[in-house]
Amino acid sequence: MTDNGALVATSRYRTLPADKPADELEKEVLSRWAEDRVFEQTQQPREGQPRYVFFEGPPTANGRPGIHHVFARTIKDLFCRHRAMRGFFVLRKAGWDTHGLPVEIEVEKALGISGKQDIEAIGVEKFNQLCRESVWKYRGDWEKLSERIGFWLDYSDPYVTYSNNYVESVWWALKTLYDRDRLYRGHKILPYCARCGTALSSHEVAQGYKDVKDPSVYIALDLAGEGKVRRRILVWTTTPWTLVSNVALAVHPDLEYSELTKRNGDGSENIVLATSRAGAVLGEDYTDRWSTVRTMKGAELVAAKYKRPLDWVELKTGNHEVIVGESFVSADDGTGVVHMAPAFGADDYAAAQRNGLSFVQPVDGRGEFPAEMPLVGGMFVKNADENIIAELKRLGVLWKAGTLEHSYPHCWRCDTPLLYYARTSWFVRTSAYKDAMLARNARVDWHPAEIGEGRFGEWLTNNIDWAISRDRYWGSPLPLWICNKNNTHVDAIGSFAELAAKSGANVGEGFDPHKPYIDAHSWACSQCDGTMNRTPEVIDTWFDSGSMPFAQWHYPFENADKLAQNYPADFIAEGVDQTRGWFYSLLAIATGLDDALPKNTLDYRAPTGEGVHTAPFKSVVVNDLVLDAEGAKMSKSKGNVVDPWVILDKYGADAARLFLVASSKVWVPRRFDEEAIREKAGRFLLTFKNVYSGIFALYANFGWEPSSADPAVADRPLIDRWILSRLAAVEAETDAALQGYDATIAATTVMNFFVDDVSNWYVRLNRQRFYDVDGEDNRAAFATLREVLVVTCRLLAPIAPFLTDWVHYELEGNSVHLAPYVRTEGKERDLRLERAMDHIRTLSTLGRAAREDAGVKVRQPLTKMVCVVPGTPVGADDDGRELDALVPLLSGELNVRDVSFLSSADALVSLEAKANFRSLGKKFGKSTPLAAKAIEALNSQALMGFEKGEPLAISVGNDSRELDPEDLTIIRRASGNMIVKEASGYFAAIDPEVTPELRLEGLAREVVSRVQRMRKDSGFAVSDRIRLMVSGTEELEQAIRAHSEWIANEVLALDMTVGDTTGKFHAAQSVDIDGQPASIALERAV
RNA sequence: GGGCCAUUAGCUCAGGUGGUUAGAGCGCACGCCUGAUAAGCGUGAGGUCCGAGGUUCAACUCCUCGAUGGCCCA
Repeated sequence: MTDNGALVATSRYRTLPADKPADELEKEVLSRWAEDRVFEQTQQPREGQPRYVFFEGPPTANGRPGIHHVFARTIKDLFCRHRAMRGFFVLRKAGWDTHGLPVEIEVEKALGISGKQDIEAIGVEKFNQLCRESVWKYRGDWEKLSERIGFWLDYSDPYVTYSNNYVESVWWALKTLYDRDRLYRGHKILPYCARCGTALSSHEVAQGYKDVKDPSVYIALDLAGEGKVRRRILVWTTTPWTLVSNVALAVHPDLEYSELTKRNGDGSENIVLATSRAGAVLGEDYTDRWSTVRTMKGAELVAAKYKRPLDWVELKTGNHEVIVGESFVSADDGTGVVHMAPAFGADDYAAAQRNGLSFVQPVDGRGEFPAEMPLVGGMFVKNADENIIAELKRLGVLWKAGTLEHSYPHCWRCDTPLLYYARTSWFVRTSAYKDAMLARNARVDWHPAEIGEGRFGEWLTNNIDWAISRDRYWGSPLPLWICNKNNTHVDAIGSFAELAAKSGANVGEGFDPHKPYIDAHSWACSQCDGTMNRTPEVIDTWFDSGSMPFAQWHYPFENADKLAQNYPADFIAEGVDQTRGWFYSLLAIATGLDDALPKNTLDYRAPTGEGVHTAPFKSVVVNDLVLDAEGAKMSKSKGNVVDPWVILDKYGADAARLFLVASSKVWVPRRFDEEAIREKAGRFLLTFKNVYSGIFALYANFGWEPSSADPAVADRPLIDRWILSRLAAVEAETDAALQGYDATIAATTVMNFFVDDVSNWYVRLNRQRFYDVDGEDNRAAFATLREVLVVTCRLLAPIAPFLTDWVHYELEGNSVHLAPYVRTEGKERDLRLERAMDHIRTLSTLGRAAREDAGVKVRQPLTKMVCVVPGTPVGADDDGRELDALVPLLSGELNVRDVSFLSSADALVSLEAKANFRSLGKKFGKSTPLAAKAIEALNSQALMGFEKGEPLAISVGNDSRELDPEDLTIIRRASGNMIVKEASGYFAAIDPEVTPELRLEGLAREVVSRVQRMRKDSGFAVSDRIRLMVSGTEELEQAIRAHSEWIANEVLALDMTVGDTTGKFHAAQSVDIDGQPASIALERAV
């Protein structure tokens, strides 16, 4: 404090009480953002500002957002914030995914109904109206959560996939594909959800694999033939219900099959199966019980007739009960004989086509057998397995039955097991342009890269056509009208105007392109006298979301300029579950549309050498799952789902965001528990607050503000220049990390810098420079720390946007989010200074360890410390000057009076050698123990020479041999009185001797420390003057007298009495000063 | 059955393109500091870097095979 009295604190900088809840602080920031319209300011492009294009993957608003959404949204937000601070214009248009099965199922649940019949009963008009409303059920939750976590998104003008404009753009895309022969009608076996009554696309199926137990049934079917021998062929299936529809068996023509007979039988009953499967089916020791009658190629079995297991269905046309040869038959499982039910398997269907087999489909759209069917009539097929197995047993065709656990696809929304089922469906011919998709994908910058190359690339390589039609109600209607006389007459409609022209419909006010209204439009066929009616299907909702790049702008009907400006995306980010979802649909649609979108042909080249990017997104960051604390997937059934609001209320969004981003790479699964948030994020934020509030703000309020009186950087102490140099380094590293989409490196770089360099080194060593505000040195410290804080706020702002903004506002008077991410000035590094400081810090660590060894506490001053820095002989060292200048820090830190350097540690240590018996054994054989003794007797000087490469020999008996380095291990021991510590070539040696003089000084320091604590305990202000009275042992009083001036100055004592304290003060305390009893009293001086 | 990821201290995780003695946080033990104080700091113990082979002067790192867990797909 100044000598002329106490300073008066102002409130130029607001302090942060340690107990101020994060929630409160963040809400304060939120309301300032709202008042100052900070986000809106970033949404206004400035003249000539480059764009950074971000696509928001639309969430479905009819489910509550969870903690994993906080994760994904943090990633989206932080890169957008960084690029905005970097000077780009980042438009952040919100979007909502509003169509599709999820919505319909919500409504079904709300109405207490299930299935298409129920919906038809209620009426599609009403049902779709309810869907339209249901979509917004949790919209408020989403917007509130996004706001609370600081995910900036413009919700004022979102794209909504059910809106007329959006649907019209989707129509345009579909018609464009149709015109290019990339949309076609096919009859295929598709995964089908009987509950939802619709087929699913491959990427929907991909969402729903579950491990289940299914029957594993082997049956033995009679082969037709003359002869007396009954020959039966073994067939395996995990879907007994399809046996009702069995029309054929398939074998592999090249596979070897065996006909076996029972060893203890009479040879009248034989079985046939693939030779390589016999062990698995009959038991590995089957040859004990079965002998081979003959073997044959599958081809020899082809065309043989057999008797099907169940004859409930009449087989009218086509071949049936015949064995066919098919190359898809494998010998990996089953019996090498596959049962064919053409309506219920893709392979079966293809085989039926090739072989002219019968086609029966005795299962309705609800997945139930017809009511009149025996035993299983009206049952859901999967529930009929048991009855069927029982019947097979009764009929004597069951060979053996068990269960098999395997993963089987289920409906990703309603969990019903899917059936493979023959359907007519509309497809996007993606397999026709697979290579183009692969080429575009190769240009995407994936984070992590292996998802793009591996998971996504594999998926593309095995691409099959995208089944996009859905036999449902709430979705974008398929804009295809088909002639009722000839279904090859098709009109594809690409706009509402086109529809009006065809049908005369009013497409203006009140027009709704959804079912059921759209189905009412019809017109005369232009090719015959039929009538064109709309095909009843709606489309896969993934087609909606994949259309967002252009549909969000109602392209091509308007906003061609906006699309050109906002396509393709520079950056998107979603969870790994979107690999086959949105990531795929974006790519599949953009590739299919090709030159119908701007800048989108495969050979498009950006004009200014930006590189070639013809995928709909240039960079994508994929985050993995958020797991619970035990590493288990969060699921409602387990009850381990984390409610984001609980976390936000307790720890705040900054802590949650920091934790999610900093704890490990975002693309590895993340364990989430509160303890980890406290450890990883809470601690750092506390340190940050402490430095700002407890050091900077608290003392700056005594009268420091930035001004021209602050010394220029070049005139500041070395340690200031050091921390500013480190700051510049961190600024560059962090910026580069975010440029490269590595948020984890960015976060940890700043956090480590702030904790290690700023808080634990710079601030700790310079604390006293902040206790006054007027001097050059004080001003330099404040100006330096202020710069460090401002820049740290900016570097961390994308990741932890709240606290950084709060502090930045105090320091700079404006929002950190409108500040530049990197400075244009102050970026100079001083590498020699940084290196020198590294030396000092290493030596400081060693010195502390040495003191620890010596058992002398830091408060006790010592005389001498000797140091060695590796590879840098004193004087020849580049960093020598810096190092010398930093020595006072070291002596202060370690409380030693004199620090000196040596060019080598030779003077500090003596070397000893330990024998390596393994190596010596080879040379000395049985005299090894003697050799070892000789080695251990080697003196230090000889060993030093040996280390430098001089030859060294030992004599054992008459034999003298030169030693190799592997023969011995050299150990260093401190020599003399010094306590020596070494690490990586650094040495710190401390003289532990405490002279009487040093002892007195140490005691004086103890007294100061004690008095300071009493001042504080008594509630005195920092600047209060006191009267002090101390008594104690003779030595103690001697120490106090010897250092009375210094003590008085340190504790602001106006006068000090040493000796008897009894009776003079009431508040005398008995204390222990380094083992000596003492009595101290103090009072405030008026 | 295939693809990808992970496996490093008691726990959670770092460890570009191989290179001295493998790090951090938490926890633990001991200690320090005491006007950032219901904070802070240091020192220490703790590791067959999942296993087995291989390449190399040198492997946590590269290759092969395997184990366990996760995700994705058949």
